[in-house]
Amino acid sequence: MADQSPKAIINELLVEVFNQILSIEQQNLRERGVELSMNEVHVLEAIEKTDEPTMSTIAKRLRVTVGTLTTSVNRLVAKGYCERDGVKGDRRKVSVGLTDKAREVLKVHEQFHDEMIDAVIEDLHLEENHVLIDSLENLNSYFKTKY
Amino acid sequence: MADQSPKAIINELLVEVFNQILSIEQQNLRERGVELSMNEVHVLEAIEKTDEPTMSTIAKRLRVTVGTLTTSVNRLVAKGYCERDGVKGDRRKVSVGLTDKAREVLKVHEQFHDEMIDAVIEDLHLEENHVLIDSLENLNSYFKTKY
DNA sequence: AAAGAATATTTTGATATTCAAAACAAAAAA
DNA sequence: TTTTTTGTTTTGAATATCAAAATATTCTTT
Repeated sequence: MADQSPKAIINELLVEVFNQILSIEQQNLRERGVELSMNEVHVLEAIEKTDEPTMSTIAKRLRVTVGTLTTSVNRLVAKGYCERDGVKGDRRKVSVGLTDKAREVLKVHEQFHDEMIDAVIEDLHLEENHVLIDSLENLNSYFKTKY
Repeated sequence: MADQSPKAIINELLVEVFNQILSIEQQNLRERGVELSMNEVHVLEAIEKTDEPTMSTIAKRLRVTVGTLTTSVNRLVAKGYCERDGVKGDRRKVSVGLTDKAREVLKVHEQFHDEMIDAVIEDLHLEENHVLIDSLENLNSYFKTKY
């Protein structure tokens, strides 16, 4: 490959990493005995991280329609990873919670992320971390403002 | 949220960016009049970037089974984005090529990537790019060696 | 050369993922 | 008390995915 600008290098690396990461995360879960798809794990993560986890708020976080989320949650409930509960004060709303089984899966997945981040910041000097953080924040706020 | 380590911040930003980017790319394509899914675009990209684009080599790059790729290519052929061709010298193999229509879509998508990378680089001094590049390379080689 | 093994692809059958639009239920507004 | 809005589920349809079976072709072995 010919002489490349930093921009072209960054683009290529981003694309490559992106295209790999989902299937690698999936593979990692399999190896650790988790029988869920990455998609299902992402739903669990979203439930965990959403403040008042109703169908609407979770779907918004995941950027899917509520109907899509319904089918995911149906399956996760059937498999014993989620529970539905009415929200008192508004009987239209449905609150979704995690079971202990789900929390264990998330712990396993988090460990993978830990190792991944260690790999990312490997060889970087501590004072350079802020540069990486700034880069990621730029990327993040670019999306936030633009979409 | 409480006091966070650089590691925790990097993790959170990475996750957030990752979870956003696919749906944002999808949205961007829609806005620009492309009626393909991101998945279909990724297949086109893989075809473009694979040296000898037969079903096997493309599937390997995409990390899907060849059967899966068959259905994707069937649809892309039906929609006029791909063409199948025999490989001379080995009649088992099938070469997949892009049509002009596909190349236009890829150009549109590439433009989005360009803007995205510009946004990342924005505010960073040029000499600091190596930090982002090094980080991405670390991540990349972590996956390469580990999987 | 004929038989058997290996390789490349497609087909089949099943499950998961997704959306838009319709149906329902409850709350809020008029 | 109607009407409208909000929150969720259901329905119907397209995509995405895999494993295993079926085909076709090439390579290997005898």
